[in-house]
Formats: sequence, structure tokens, C-alpha cells
Amino acid sequence: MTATPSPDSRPGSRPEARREPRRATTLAERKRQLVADELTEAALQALAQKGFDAVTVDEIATAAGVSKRTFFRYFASKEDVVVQFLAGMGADIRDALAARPAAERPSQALRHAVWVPLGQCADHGERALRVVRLILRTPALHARFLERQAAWRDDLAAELAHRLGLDAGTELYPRLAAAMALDAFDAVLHRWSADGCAEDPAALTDRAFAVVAPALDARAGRDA
Amino acid sequence: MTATPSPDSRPGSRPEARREPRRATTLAERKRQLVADELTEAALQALAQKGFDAVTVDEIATAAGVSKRTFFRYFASKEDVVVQFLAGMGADIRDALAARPAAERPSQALRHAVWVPLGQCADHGERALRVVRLILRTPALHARFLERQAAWRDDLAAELAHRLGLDAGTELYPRLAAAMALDAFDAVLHRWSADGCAEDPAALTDRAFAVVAPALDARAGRDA
DNA sequence: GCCTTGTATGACACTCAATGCCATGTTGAC
DNA sequence: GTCAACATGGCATTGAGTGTCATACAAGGC
Repeated sequence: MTATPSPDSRPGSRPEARREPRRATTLAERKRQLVADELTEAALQALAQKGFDAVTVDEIATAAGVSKRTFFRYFASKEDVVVQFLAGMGADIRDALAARPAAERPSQALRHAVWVPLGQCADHGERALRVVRLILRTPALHARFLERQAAWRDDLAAELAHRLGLDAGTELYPRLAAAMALDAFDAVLHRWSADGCAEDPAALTDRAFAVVAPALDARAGRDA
Repeated sequence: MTATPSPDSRPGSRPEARREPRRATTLAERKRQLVADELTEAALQALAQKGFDAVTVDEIATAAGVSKRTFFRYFASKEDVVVQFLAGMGADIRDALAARPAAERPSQALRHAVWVPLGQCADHGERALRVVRLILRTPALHARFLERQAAWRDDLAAELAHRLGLDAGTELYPRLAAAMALDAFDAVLHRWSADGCAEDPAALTDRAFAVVAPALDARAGRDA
């Protein structure tokens, strides 16, 4: 029981400064990362081309040169291999928010925070676009994506409450503000994937936050 | 192929004025409804008590007096039997919004629309509370719930765009406004299920909409 | 009455996701 | 060299979900 790596260790995500005080990555760790990358690559390739339901885990694993059993040692489910592609985003948004100046208005701080992963997507271009489209088009993936986003929201809400000195247990503002920021995120992602890169993601983000900003910055929402 | 009832016919949902110009329900239809109710009842009972993963579809079907195969003729998946309990809510919200006076501010119209299902939950009391808690506690159910809610949002956005004479294809406001209204819905549901009915749902709804209202009613969001 | 048609069901077989268990191979420390 | 830790593959098993077929039952038509 103790020996199992367990998919919770999330080998697909990058190191991130969590625990482990920056020890040099051992050989075994890099090997694990290599297999994870290989699996992700094979999965995205096959899934994007043939559709989520038309590809079996066995096929993905074989294409990556491992057994089906090994696949499940790296990813908790077939959905995971796709959704984990966006794994670190939640933490990225939260960390970005924490790094913004304390005096900044919530709408500005959240806009910058949410832009971090959106900018990454925009940079990765075609590759990210294919993944996003696959997720939005496949119900099972979309459901898992939304579930993960709900976790982001709770995370963001906690950070926001801390930032503003509010009690997330009684105030509704932190949760709703986090949710609104992610609504903007979703709207941009959706429009971006639909238009096929036609509209500038940064401009889209500005437009989306212009809509939600009045609620984010209204003082009325934070005392009551 | 043509003869299959297919789970898409959603026997669990109430009649609703969709197609079928109000024909008297035939015997077979009521029989179907009876089996669906029996399955739903057996499922909610067992799932709430033993947990989602600890109950097999076979057990649910047997408890309802039918075969596993029949279960899947009524519900598309094990998650469906729970989530469909909240099936008509999306249409309810949309219809309620359509019924509000055209001059009403968006925040007020949406608050009333969202209150419809929330009020139903509050009325059903213990029963609804058990279902909501089960959904929020079970990842697989939560994911499906969020997916369904995304469909509500698109529906609501379309109605809102129509109501305000906006083009949902170019404007971001309809989608974001619908999303914010459902954020408030979620926040209320979450708080209500956590507190164990301690706080009045109606008052909670007012508080939640007080937070998002500035964005819903800001004229800036609707021209750009 | 009988016959036909449509629909609901159950039984069976099958695919595939996901997990547990065990045997084996590889790596690295001592 | 030995030993422990870990990664892997193979195998078996559970359970979700689907296709197929045979049966049963209801509603007409004659």
C-alpha cells in the first residue's frame, strides 16, 4: 500500500515549489516524467484525431510503449490524461493573485491572475487549441474540467478572502468573485476556441472583465 | 433501432409543455413513469445511505424490482438517476426569466428566475437536502451536475440575449450574466447544504444577488 | 374469437474502464 | 554481492454500459 506511487502524485505536473526544497531532480523522477510526457503525447494525438470514445486506454498505452496497467499508475482515469494538461493552472492563478499588489482593485488583480494561464494557452497556439476544443466537445471531459475548475474557485476564493481580510465562512463575496473571474476565463476560452484564434485573447479578456468588474469592485458586496 | 425508447426521452422528467399537445397520458406512459419513480426512489435511498461507489446498478435495479438492463433503458448512466432529479430546473429558470416583465432590471429578473428551483428545494426540505449533499460530496455526481448547469447557462444566455436584443454571438454580456446568476445559485445551494437549513434560502439568495447585481445591471457591460 | 404490430422486459454475451495482486526487472545504497 | 525500493507487466476481477434476441403483453383490425 505504501509503495504505490498513486496517481495523486500527479507526475504530469511540473515541479512547482511546494514541498521538496528544490532538490535536484533524481534520475528516477526524470524517467517518470518522460513516461508521463510520452503518454500525454500519445493520448492527445489519438484522442484529438479519433474522438474520446473511439480510443481505448490500451491503444494509448501501447502507442506510448507501456502497458495499460502502467497507464493507470500515471493517470487516475482516461479523462485525467487530458485534463491534467491544464493541471497547474489553478495554482498558477492563485499564486498570481497572491503576487499582485495589495492595494490593487479586485477586478484588476483577478484579471492579471486569470491572464496567466490564458496567456500560456495563447502562446502554445495550435496545440492548446486542440486540447481545449477536445475538452469542450467531449461531455465526459467537459464535466471533469468543470469539476477541476470548481476546485480552482474554492482555492481562489480562499486567497481572495485572505487578501481582503474577509471571512469566507460568512461572506459570499470571495466565492462569488472567484466564480465571476473564472466565468470570464471560461467565456474567453470558449470564444477563443470557437473563433479559431480570430480574436485576440488579451482583448477578449479585457472585454470579459469589463462586464464583471462592476460587481468585483463594488464595495457593497464586501460589507453587509 | 427505431423502437428503442432511448434514455434521451427522459422518462423521469415531468410532462412539461413541449411537444404533445396535452394528450391524456396513456396507460403505458403512466406505467413508464411508475418504473422511473421506483428506480429513482430506490437509487436515492441506497446512494444517500451507502455512498455512490458502494452501490451497484444491479442493486438499485433489483431493489426497484427490475433488471439491470432495464435500468439503463430509463437512465443513461448511474449518475443520471441522481442528476435527473434536478432535470427540469434549467428549463424552469429560463421560462421564469421569459415570464418576467421586460422593463425589469436584469438582476431582479434573474433573481426571481433563479429562485424558482431554489424555492422548490427549500420546500422539499429534507429530501432535496439529501440529494444536494450527495451531489456535492460525490466527485462523479458533482462533475455531471456542473456539466448540466453549463447547459442551463447557455440556455439562459440565449433567453437573456433575446430579452435585451443583444447578439449572443458577439456580446459577452449574456453568457457572463447567465453565469453570474448561476454562480449565485451555486453559492446559495452550497451554503444551504452546509449549514443544514440554518440560514433562510430566500435571504441568502438576496445576499448573493446583491454581490453580482452591480455587474448585471451595469449598462457598460452591454454596449462596447 | 384470432392475428398483427408495437413496446417493455429479461437474459445473455460482450467491450472496456479501473483496481488488486503478484512476479519480475532495474536501480542505487551499503 | 546483497538488499531494499521502485517501476513494470501480466493476470484476474469487478462493474458500467451496450447490442442482440426471445418472450410477454397491450391495443387495435378483421
